[in-house]
Amino acid sequence: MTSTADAPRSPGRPRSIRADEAIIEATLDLLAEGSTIEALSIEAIAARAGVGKATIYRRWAGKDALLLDALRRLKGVMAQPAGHSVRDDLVLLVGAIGKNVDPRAAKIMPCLAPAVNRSADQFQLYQNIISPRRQLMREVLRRGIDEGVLRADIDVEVTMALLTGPMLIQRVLQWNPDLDEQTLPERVVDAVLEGIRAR
Amino acid sequence: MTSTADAPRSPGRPRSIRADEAIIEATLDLLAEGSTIEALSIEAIAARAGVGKATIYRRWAGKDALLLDALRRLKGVMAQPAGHSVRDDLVLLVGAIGKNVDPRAAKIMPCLAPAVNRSADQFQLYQNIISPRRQLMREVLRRGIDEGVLRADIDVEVTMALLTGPMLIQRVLQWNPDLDEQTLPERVVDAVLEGIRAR
DNA sequence: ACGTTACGAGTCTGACCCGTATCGTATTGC
DNA sequence: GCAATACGATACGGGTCAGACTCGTAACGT
Repeated sequence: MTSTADAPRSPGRPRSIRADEAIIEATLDLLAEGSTIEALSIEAIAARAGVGKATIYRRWAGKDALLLDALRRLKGVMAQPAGHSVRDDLVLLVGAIGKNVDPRAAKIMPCLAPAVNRSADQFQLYQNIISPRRQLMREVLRRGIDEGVLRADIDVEVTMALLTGPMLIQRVLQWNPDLDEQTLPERVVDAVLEGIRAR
Repeated sequence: MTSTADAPRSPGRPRSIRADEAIIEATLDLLAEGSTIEALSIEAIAARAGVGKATIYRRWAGKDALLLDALRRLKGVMAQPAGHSVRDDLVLLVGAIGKNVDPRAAKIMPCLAPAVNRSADQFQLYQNIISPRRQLMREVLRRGIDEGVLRADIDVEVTMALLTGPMLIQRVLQWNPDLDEQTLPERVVDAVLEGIRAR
């Protein structure tokens, strides 16, 4: 359990940290440029990273392991709601869906859709990325209920899907080309807040 | 413009309709079984269809053309709202999202997500499939407005995204594993109808 | 009967890729 | 200096696939 202390200090030349970084970056770059997950080849990654193939195989067992690591780095930083207005916080969170500090994330996400349904590992990875974001939105909704801004009887989980879904299908699937992505977060939040039934 | 009348009646053995059908079916089957679009090979399709490779190349220029044709057949029949209750019609339409007469459609759809963003053709194909469904939902919403069940000032396009998004991310991305897909349509429609703001 | 075209099956060339191994070189601890 | 391990580069055998081609056969019009 004391994994840090022992430091077996292996002899010989140590692994190059630059190579580590270059390999991960090359992987993400190629994905962002439009390569699909399985069209991605170790050889292409090695060439792009300026690295020998052996250097990759020395670190990862195969493409899957490398991808898992590479996507893990992509998580980035989550948006932080200000905590003043529930509406504004929701607009912020909805606007942050599919966005990331790393601009490559938006391009890569659609590629993950098929993988999520095929590999349990990748499904888990996907859930690991989004579940803290869901939690963040959940807390804002709970706060809204506590403050009396939102009704107490709403289904929080369904509400999150309501807020997230439209943004996600627009960003990932370009579901409706006529829908303006820029103003969508605001319009979605307000529509969910008010409902559509006549009263 | 009279494309049906001329009938040049080419000599020789006519193209086998059974082969046409078998090739399309094999393509859809392989996709539904989990093959991704680019992992799909002409050779595999030919083998599965019990057809020579040449028979495929005689009909389509390549994999892309074949795929376009195959996915076109997948459209299937749209759900038909009963027209009595706006709420029930919406529940029906939302429940039909990602469903199809062809059960393979649900498995195939996630694979299209990456393709939609890469090929203009596939994007167009995707839009051709979903835009009539959007139109159907739009008409139900307009009817609701006319009947006074829905407010007249709602944004119809955003409302459609609100209804469609949650169902689509759940079916395609398994966005939230804790969300029950069975009851989701009802819960989504009711949440959108009522809104979540306290009043 | 005969020319024409399609058929399933198979072959062939040229890509591309995986994963391993082997170069000569570089960087570490001892 | 020396063993150990890393590095980039490259070569290798084994595999899959695209497309074009070749068979012998089958189905059509005349």
